[in-house]
Amino acid sequence: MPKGPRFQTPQGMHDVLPEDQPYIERISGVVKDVADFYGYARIDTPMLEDAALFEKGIGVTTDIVEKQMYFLRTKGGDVLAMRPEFTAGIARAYIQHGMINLPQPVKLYSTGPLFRHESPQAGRFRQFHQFDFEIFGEQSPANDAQIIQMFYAILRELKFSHLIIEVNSIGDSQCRPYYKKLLVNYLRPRQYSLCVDCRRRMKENPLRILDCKEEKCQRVRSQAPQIIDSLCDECKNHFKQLLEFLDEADLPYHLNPHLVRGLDYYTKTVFEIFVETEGDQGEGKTLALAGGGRFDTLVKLLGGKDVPATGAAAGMERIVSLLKEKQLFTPPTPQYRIFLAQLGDAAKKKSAKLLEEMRKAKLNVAESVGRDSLRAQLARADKLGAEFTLILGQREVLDNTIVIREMAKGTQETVKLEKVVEEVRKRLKK
RNA sequence: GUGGGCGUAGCUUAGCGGCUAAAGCGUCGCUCUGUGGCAGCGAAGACCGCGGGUUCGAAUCCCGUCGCUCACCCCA
Repeated sequence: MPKGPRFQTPQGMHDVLPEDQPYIERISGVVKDVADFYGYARIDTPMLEDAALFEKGIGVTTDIVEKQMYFLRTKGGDVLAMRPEFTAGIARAYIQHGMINLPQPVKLYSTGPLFRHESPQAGRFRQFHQFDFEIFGEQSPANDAQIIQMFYAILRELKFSHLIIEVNSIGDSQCRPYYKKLLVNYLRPRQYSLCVDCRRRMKENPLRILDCKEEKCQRVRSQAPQIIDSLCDECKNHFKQLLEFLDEADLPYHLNPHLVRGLDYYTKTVFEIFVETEGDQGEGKTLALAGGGRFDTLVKLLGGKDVPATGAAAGMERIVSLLKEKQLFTPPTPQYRIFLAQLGDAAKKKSAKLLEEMRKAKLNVAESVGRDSLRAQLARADKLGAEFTLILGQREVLDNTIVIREMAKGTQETVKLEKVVEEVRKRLKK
């Protein structure tokens, strides 16, 4: 044994232990069902991409790229980055594989690990998992609405209630520059009432000031011009139609004129889905479970054709921890209704073949073949909640029989070994 | 990146300057050599997160560090 501290997971990274797997499987199952229904095909892109892909796609001044990406240099000198989100990689794949030649829209989904180097906190990790849906090739707000509807549906399917959808439009290259000017003009005389970060954002990304959590910034922004009032006709129309779709679908949304999101590539629609949680003192808090929006310029920016797109993602860990906290899902304990116990070398050897027979007959049988004493094996059978234990001992091997013990009653019966599958089936039906 | 709380068996915790670091749960075994649940007995399992300091003596006090956690920031 080497000296020094024992190895453990790096900061912000965690093992998904066996007892947590059912939660992940449950979420993945719902995601797949919804994806299949709405015609989304699965895509898996590499966890490493050219770092420039994210710098260009997400934006160099965003927090994600500025301080949260993991970089690594290959022996050839290329700079790669661990993906901090899905969209840029999927857009890259769309371009690389000529998906523009497929019937549009191209609907894709993905799930997997993402990496952001930031300080861990409740429901936030450095390696975390998301599921992500994207639609390429159509500009219709119906697509934005479908994405929102799907995420809402997935969360509802997972039994979440008190969900709130917040939507906003942040315009496009037509109207946003104009709004930015308006906003900066409003903010400039008030900049000394803003926090340090926001003063920096004035130059780089003034829209971000709108969702700053600092109280003083919130005071300033409350009187600020709102982007919806500055949208060009096209964006205004798009937004209006989106809201009509949401109304028709009975989705509970409300407008949040301050929602802008942390990535540069968004155009027009942005949204987040929140859930209400009870804090320790019973005060209501909301937690973002999913977020996304339209990104009509990203594909072109990454070197493809001018392809509009929209999409969103949600975080698995956060959902898992809420499923537990709100007890919305109870992992099924693995059901072994039958247990095979053996005694003696001959029986132990024979049980391997018998187990394989049971497997082929699709009977779920537990065993403890490493153990010798029948007592220990019955104890295990009991612990596993088996209804029947098959006992194969020296005597039975000689007679070509097997004992079926009904655990609850403690009664047992000897049957012919070749009939065991049939006999077990008969008893399980009752 | 900033600040608060916490690190003792697999888990939950006790011990808070002085015997061999303790208990419950869990694990394994025995009582019961081919019959489970209950009970009794026993065993294994702890570099007391790591490093340094103070002290005759440190799990206990001090400093540093790593990790967890909560809040801020940001977001999923």
